[in-house]
Amino acid sequence: MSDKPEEPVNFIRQAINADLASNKHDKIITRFPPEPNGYLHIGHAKSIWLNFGIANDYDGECTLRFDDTNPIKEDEEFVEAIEQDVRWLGFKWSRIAHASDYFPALYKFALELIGKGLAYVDSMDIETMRECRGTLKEPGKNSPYRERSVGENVDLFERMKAGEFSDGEHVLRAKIDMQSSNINLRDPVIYRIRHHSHQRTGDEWCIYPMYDFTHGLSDAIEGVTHSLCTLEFEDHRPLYDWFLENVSAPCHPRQIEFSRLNLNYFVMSKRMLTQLVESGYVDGWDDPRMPTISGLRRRGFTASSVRNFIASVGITKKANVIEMGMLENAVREDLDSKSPRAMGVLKPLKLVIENYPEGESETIDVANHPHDPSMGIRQIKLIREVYIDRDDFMEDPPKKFFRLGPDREVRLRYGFVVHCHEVVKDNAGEVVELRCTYDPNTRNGNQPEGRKVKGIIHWVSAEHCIDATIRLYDRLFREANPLADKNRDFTESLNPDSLQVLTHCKLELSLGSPAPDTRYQFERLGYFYPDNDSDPSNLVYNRIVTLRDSWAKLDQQRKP
RNA sequence: UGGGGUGUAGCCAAGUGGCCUAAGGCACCGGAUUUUGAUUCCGGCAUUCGGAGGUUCGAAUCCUCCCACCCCAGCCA
Repeated sequence: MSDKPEEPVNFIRQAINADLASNKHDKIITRFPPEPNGYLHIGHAKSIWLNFGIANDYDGECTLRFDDTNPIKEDEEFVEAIEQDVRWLGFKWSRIAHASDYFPALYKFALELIGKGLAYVDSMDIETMRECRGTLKEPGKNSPYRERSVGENVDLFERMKAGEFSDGEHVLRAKIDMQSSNINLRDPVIYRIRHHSHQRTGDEWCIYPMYDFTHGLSDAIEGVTHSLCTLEFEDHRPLYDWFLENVSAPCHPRQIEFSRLNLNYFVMSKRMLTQLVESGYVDGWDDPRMPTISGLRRRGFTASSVRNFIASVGITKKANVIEMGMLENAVREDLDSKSPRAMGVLKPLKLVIENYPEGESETIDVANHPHDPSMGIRQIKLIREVYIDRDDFMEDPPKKFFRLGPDREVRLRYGFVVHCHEVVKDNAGEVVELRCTYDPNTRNGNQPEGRKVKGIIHWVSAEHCIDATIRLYDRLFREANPLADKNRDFTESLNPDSLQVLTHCKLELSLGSPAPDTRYQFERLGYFYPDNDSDPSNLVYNRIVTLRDSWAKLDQQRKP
């Protein structure tokens, strides 16, 4: 995985380098620990890139570990999707593990804590416990059950495991400090009763360990050297360390936190993405408008563009919101060199070349890439009737519009210059056809005696083309920060025009049977990729991203 | 004075006391080349590092105070 020759030395790599230099470790082990309760999004890609990338560069190992400690929220569907996404991003795990693999070991650690008088069974109800926790500014109060004897705690805990109690009747808590200014240290719950079968362990357990207890100990069991997580776990670190210090853990991994990835015009919380999917605002987790890995993949993003994007954004502890333009730049940069070019007309407008003989045609050799001859050439046909894009014609063009209009001329890309002398309209006043003449002296790029034709437009032969459906995507949300207004649900700032479906688009023949795993540049329009729904009888292309478009920019500035 | 963090251009981000009158990328603004208004190429874009003091021959980097923003009160992860 070396898209970038030199990896940026972020602060985490600096810490690892120091740990290596001091001989604290001779092998680096990391892990990527998703909870299988949703699909992975581009924020996860940052963590994946970090953890797997480090393991890779340091000749270490990275485990894919499912943090499956809450059977109520988790599902096997997500496990498979996560594995697929990590693989697609181009990373290989050293092994797959599940926190649930460690349930027996974790249970023993809990018993060890109880034995040391460092954990107790609490029998308060949930509300009382909340009241006793105190607030951010006031200390908590000790539970009346806090001083139960070791024997009683062991007995109760074993009976919790044996299923003698119902959900919520008891919990196991670490005995730390109810006065701590760090709320995480106020006797956190480490086991709760949940009579719910687990996707992997079935009904073997009815008590499940909590995240804080499970995570660090799982890291230790796996010999993780550096446990990299996001900023919100920063004040869990004292607890992470406490468990490792108070139990006979095989090693003590170092937790280091970095900031999450945020993209403007998106939401990145699993809860909200789940809501978009479940409420039908989008077409599933892999909807091409979603910031999920599967959505980006379906839309046509390449794995390397996603990796390059993450690399370009960097790893720090600073809260950040990255502009969409960064991601778009990453795909364009990646696709420019690898995408074959082709012509496609999105909104067809018929153009008849009156002085071109009916029944005749010419075949033009066209390079598949302007700068890469190794991509070869193809042949396209030019005849009397062609389709051009409606956007390339204006009846009353503004200054600087280089394209076609009444009594104007333009070059048909790879072909000759045509002059529009008549605009045909239907009864409703809609332009339905353009009557033109062509100049034979302008073939092969010829520009006779100082005649400069600035406009060049794409086209497709009316007889040598295929119909296709094209889906254009725009930002999912109208506002850069859909969560800015706390009084409004984020779904209210959804962009109603985020998906535009165009049918009966006309594509040149070469696009009728797209090469596998190939993104095409439709000249002047953008990069396109066949959608999952596409088949030879019903072609569907997704627009991944437009090309940079300085005309569109000018046009925008002109309008408001 | 609950605790934990973060503050370098519109957005990311290097920088770890002297080569910093602060890299690089995105965005933006020029201009050149171009049968994609694409690509490519050249040039511009922080005398200043949240603010104020201080230490020092010398500070974005050290100290003090202040300010702003983010996270934490699940038997979620």
